[in-house]
Amino acid sequence: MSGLGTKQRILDAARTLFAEHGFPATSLREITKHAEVNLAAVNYHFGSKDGLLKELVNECIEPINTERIRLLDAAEAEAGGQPLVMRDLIRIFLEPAVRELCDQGSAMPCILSRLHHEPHAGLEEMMSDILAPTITRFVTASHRCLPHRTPEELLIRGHFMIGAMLHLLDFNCEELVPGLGINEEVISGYDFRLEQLISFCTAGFDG
Amino acid sequence: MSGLGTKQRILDAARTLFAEHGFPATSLREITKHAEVNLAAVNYHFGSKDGLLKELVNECIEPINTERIRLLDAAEAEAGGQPLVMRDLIRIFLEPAVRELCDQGSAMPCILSRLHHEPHAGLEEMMSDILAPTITRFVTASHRCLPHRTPEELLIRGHFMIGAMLHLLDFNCEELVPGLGINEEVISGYDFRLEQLISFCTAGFDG
DNA sequence: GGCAAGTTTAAACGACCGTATGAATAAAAC
DNA sequence: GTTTTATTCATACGGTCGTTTAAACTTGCC
Repeated sequence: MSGLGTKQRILDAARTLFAEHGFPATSLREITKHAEVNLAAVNYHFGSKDGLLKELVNECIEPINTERIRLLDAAEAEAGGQPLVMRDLIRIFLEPAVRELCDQGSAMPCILSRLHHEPHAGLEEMMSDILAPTITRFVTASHRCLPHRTPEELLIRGHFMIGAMLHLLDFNCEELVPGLGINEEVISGYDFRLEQLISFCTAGFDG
Repeated sequence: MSGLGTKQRILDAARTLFAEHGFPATSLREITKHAEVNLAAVNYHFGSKDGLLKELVNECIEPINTERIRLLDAAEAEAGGQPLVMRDLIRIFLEPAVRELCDQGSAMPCILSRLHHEPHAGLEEMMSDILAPTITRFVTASHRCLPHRTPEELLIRGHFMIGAMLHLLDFNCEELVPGLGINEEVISGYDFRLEQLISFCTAGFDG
């Protein structure tokens, strides 16, 4: 935990510790100790503890949603006015998130899935600002795929998908129930998880 | 918030405030003030703040899982050795939770969906103790419904279902994205949500 | 009444929190 | 080399936290 700048060391330590103990239960003293920087450095670089969280989250989800929009634009351009295949649309939504989040370790998924359920002044607004365009695009596109579904059905199913995704990302294999003959290596695999999730959601939207 | 005993008033206040601000961000002073009882009453009746949470959670999820097991026993007895219909199995798992949690207001769903992602010493163990038999029974029964699926596929899909359910329970309609023509009354309906969730998961398990 | 067990009360404890300050240090500009 | 700017540092502030204590009060039993 050295060699990098102070700011980055704080972000790294915060990511780890927020994931481990949650945001409110993690003190700046723990973070700065873990990052081997001075306590006051957090307020110097991020203004406040909330500012630190905000930057951490933004740094993570902003590129994911940019990538989603980019893929959606490309797919729709290629389709040339035809509706997309639902499975492709779901993959566009899920893959950037699962890949990005899993690649950089398991810390951010823990944090994000908690933040989706936890109130934080200003942060919900920020996430909503980032996510809203994607959700609108997704619901609109899915409505073209599945015209027999009402917007309410599509939106609520979109939320089921988000819930399943978040649960997947934060899913810890240590909780495994014994006696079922589960192969841990299989169920931990990145590809296995993503493909299962895509299949589950694709079928779920249709059913 | 009076007329009931001190212990119950504390539980009620804690449920409300934990849901609103989260467990770590809620102080015992807020709780006891809201419940109009003395600060020390919490430690007298529950031993500690953690003890209060533990009792609150146990009081909520224990009857849900008892009911799930009861329904599963009844359904399997009625089937007389034949595999259950997947949709029925999913309903057995989801309906007690959705009904119980929605009936007693929206407070507990918020708390529970957070706890599923938040670490708490001893509490995870407690929840695991209560949930493990249900999960084992569910995976076993679903394997008989869908023998072509591997245990890993069934378990990970069971977790998708849990994720979707938790997200549904804690889903706040204020977050609705405008411009999609969503009817808020429809999407807020208890029956609509439950039936959509069951359909989504039933199809998801098959797909 | 008088004792006993259960419950509620006000007050205090030590610990830790997020934040602010001003001096010390390093880096950059001139 | 000196001045200016950016960063790091030790330290302190006011506040809130969960928990404890011991006295006061309530209730039911003899």
